[in-house]
Amino acid sequence: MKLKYELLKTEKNTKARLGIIKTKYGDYQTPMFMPVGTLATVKSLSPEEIKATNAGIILANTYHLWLRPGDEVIAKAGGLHKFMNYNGPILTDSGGFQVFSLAKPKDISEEGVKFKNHLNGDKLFLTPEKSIQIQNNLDSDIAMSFDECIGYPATYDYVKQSVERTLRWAKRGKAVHNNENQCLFGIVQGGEYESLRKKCAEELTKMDFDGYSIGGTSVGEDKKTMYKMVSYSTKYLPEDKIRYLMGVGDPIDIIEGVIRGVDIFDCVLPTRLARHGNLFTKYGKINIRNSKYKEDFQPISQDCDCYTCKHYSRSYLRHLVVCNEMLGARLLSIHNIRFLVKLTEDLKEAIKTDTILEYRDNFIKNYYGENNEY
RNA sequence: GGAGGGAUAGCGAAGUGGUCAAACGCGGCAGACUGUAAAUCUGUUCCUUCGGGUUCCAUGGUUCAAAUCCAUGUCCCUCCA
Repeated sequence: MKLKYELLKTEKNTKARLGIIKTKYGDYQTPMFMPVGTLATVKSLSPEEIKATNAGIILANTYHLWLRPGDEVIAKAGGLHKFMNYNGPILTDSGGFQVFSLAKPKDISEEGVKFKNHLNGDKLFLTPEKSIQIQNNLDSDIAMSFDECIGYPATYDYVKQSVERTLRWAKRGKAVHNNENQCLFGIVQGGEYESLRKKCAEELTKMDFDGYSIGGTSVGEDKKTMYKMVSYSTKYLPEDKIRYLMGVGDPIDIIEGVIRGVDIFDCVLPTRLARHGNLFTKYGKINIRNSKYKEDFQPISQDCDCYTCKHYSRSYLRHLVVCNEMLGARLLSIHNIRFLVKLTEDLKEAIKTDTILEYRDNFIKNYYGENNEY
């Protein structure tokens, strides 16, 4: 069964939306944050631990799973859910982001993208059709169109031809997509240019996807530009479909995204930062390795309800991280994911009470301090 | 008792006349990270009022110049008896 989205409410003062995603695993409210599990694992966490953060959908990656263990293996295992023992919705990215992070301009052609296998140097060729076929084998709940994610800055002319190609790729992918149980999302590109974002969003909408992603953000641009990119995209997307801002997970970016009409987000940030010793708190990010936490026996956050905060002190967590103990990465990941999930839960309440702008201002005051330059 | 080897920054370890305040690793202290080539990467780590000052076991010497050569001493290690 395909998952379904329903818009419940739009906030009075902004474009923020409260919605619900109905799936065979249960119903999930939006706005929502989705943890990233590129290689069919949210690094260091078991499915039970992921669920304990109250996260719903998780991500996996087409490119990475294609290489290892191979989508055929996962198909034989009975699909990604069974393979990784995740009894919840899974979204697969198309490999489009790897076009940005791994491929060079000369590797990108109309037909598809040449990759050098980053593990052994083998030559690989990924096409829109191939990406959809892999995602079909993975049997994720939401598949992404294969797009070209470009960096910033990029010239209007380059972005224009790139958007046109992304649209052709979206069409090709959709043409071969035939998994009744899997949603397929189109991806809005267009860089910082409103006319291109508009064109991309409108053309994708005509193709009638199950949902729409906003891509090409957090690729080097400043926050103001990113927010413009988001606004230029949501403005031209249909109200009755999910909007997904890809790869964005800085707390303030999530809030600003929601205000601009985004429903779901994913990001490696909480888990990567955790592995690097950084933690989200209401009062800003902290680096738990800092010596000032050596004898700090309070939890990361007094008011956090995560497993880590309920049971462990900063001092102990610092000890684990400094000693490079695996449990450290795990406990910190739990906290960071819970922080972002909780943030979206708070945003839902703010939408219900039409107070999201106050919520944002208050959040910024705490997160960056009274005299912040934000 | 005899023969040999060694002592370098918090630790390990290069360097054996000038380009040496001294490679590199670890440890320490900070920073970065946004659809994960990331348990990664970057900076910093004698003192300093940023002009400079004081270092390579100690003391004395050779030299324009010494971590580097010589003498003596101290301590450590290996082998032989």
